[in-house]
Amino acid sequence: MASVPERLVEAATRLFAAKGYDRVAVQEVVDLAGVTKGAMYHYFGSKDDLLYEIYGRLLRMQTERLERIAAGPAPVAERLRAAAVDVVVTSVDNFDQARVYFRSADHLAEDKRREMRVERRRYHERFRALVEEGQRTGVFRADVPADLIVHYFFGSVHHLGQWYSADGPLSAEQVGRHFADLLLTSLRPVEESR
Amino acid sequence: MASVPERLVEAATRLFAAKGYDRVAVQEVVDLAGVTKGAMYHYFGSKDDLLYEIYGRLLRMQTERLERIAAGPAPVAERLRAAAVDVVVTSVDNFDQARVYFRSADHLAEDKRREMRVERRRYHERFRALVEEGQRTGVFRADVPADLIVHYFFGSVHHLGQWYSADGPLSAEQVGRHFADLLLTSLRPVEESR
Amino acid sequence: MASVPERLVEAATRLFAAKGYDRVAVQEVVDLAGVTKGAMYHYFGSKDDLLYEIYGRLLRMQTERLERIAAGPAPVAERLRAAAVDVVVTSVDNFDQARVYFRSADHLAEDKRREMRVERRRYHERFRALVEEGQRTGVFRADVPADLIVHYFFGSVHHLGQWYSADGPLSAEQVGRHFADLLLTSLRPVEESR
Amino acid sequence: MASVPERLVEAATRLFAAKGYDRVAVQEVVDLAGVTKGAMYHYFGSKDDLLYEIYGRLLRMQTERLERIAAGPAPVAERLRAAAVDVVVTSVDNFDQARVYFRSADHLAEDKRREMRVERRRYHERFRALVEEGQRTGVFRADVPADLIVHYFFGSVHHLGQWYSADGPLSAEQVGRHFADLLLTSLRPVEESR
DNA sequence: GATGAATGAGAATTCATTCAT
DNA sequence: GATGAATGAATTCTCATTCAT
Repeated sequence: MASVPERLVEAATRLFAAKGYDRVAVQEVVDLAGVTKGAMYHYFGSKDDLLYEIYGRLLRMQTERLERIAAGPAPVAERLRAAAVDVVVTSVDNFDQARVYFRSADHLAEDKRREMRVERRRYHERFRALVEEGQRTGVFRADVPADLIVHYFFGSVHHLGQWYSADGPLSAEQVGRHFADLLLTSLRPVEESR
Repeated sequence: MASVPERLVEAATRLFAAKGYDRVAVQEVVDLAGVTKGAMYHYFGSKDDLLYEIYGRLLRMQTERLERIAAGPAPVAERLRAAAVDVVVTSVDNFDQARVYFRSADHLAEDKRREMRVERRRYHERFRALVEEGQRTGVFRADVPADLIVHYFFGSVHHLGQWYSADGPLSAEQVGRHFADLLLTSLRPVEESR
Repeated sequence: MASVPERLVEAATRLFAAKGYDRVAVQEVVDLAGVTKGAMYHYFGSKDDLLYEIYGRLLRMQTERLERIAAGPAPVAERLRAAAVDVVVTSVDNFDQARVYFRSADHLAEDKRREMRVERRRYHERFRALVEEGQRTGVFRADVPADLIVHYFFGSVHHLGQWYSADGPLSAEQVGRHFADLLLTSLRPVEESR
Repeated sequence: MASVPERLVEAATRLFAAKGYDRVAVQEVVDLAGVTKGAMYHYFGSKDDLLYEIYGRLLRMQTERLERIAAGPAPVAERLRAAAVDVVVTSVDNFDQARVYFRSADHLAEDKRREMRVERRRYHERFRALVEEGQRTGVFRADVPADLIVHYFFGSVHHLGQWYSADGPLSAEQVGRHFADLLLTSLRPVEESR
């Protein structure tokens, strides 16, 4: 069986995803993990820490992948497409983590929240840089602010948690491709579309 | 001064928007509204009812507007654009209500939740019908499922609550136009884009 | 029956005096008072507040009495004697309160502790002023610092909580007279004692 | 570096003196001592045992010294004076130990508490015997019960923990002399003071 | 209509102690 | 000798809701 902290994070992920951080009692988490409350507080300073852990894992993973993709040699449109597909696929592949991430953004206590915001901003900015690169080089339309485009797209990604189901008709890959396609299409330069 | 129930809804809206339903105590709501707990329970059966009220108001309003727009005489692309702009603008104009709506989706107790889901689905389906009409008539590309397109777009709208600020550089109208533009552009038929 | 907050303060006084603040559970207090925990937190913000209440009552009462005595017309030695007797008698008459006061000095949370220290210091200084008046006027010996004398005497008073019993051979009045006598005697000018 | 049990007693002394027995977690003690909890429970049966150890050391030391002083050849007044100075000086020289002793009197569990009370009583009685000897031989006034005098004086000594500071204007020796002086003066026979 | 005292179930967290290694 | 993971009971405090007035 997995280690105690691992089991705790898994249990917490499942429960937080399903009911939301505030609706989950520590007791439920430890029951599902099959340990006692004392054990949990041995490894995690607080309920908050569990959230932080879940939170951080996915964000770090996606940030790393984004950086690798963004730094690649392909044309910017291809890199943006790959990044868009990737964030959808990894969010769906780690669906519980992602749902916790998407909905419990502001349940962290002040200091950890600040820390997370910094990490999230880095992610946002890396993504925006891709958009801006395309705008600068004339590959993407420049009449829409890059920031707004990033928010626009990540809104769609975050919303996945509210409707996507693995039992539905679409695979993660398919959703990722559609999303990327919609994004890339909407960025096509205006004159080209005459 | 406004009526007691009105003041209560206003106070609840502000607080739920700022801290999330679960983080707001009934005591805080009545304090902000300047009434007592007894008064609140005189008008509302439960804390839940306050959420339901806030929730329902915005949804009903937006549904009505969507139906009026969708039933109009303009070409489908123009109706979709107008609907997209409208949902952004009304969400920003009623920002606290919208934020409550966006984030507290599943905090309602079972029966009211079901009822709300029905209303939301009607909204979703009305919007989807517009997309499908465009796809059927060849105005929009048909290689992306209409359902997915609606989720894609409403993800962006819901996300507004997490980044938009009236103090920022963009007005509600501007954001609405950009969002609508991105949506419409991404729906342009594939062959047209050669 | 007394009011709920009154009953709570009484119960808390008895228990804190007997076992010390840290050894008393809120549950014990409310059980003894015959109310529920909720009721207690309706009237008192915290367990701390109960302590603060007990604390403050005695201190305020003794401060008032000291000020009245000190401001009287009698010769300073008589006023000091009266003050000394009074603090012993009122401490014994309110023995549980006094014991809480004597032993739980530093169990208050920071801000209330500071406030209490200010009040206690005022008491101390008023008492010291009496000693200094006697020293200045040659009634008391001046070769011992007044501050030290006050600490010396109040040490004895505080210690009452550790040994005095109403069932013992001495009444409060008798102890008060003896204490005052020891104090006054020890303050007699040095030359007089040749 | 000192031995593990020694380090533990030192750490506990410092912490118990500063915050009171009940406010110190075993974890804090072992952290400060730089050992683990297991190590502590290897040497001490319980948290209580640490207190007992601290407690006992000072008490035994002061009892021994008192007995040596009391058994000396000097006149009783001089022996009492020496004893009074000594208890002040040794209390200040071992200030943390003394503060633990003064304030944590009744935090020991039942059996150890009883044992300690016996030792403390022996100390008290030895001191009282000195007073009584002086009263019998006419050196001290006899109109105040010897027991009360001992309580009176040890109240002052115990109170040291609440106000004395090595950074203040008075050395331990000076305080000891003043205290002894006040005590001896207050014991001067009544007729002598005419 | 409206009050606010009171309830009671449950929340997160702490902590001395044990025990397999 | 020593570790540190794990326990489990207890603790303070919160809060939506009820109800006599």
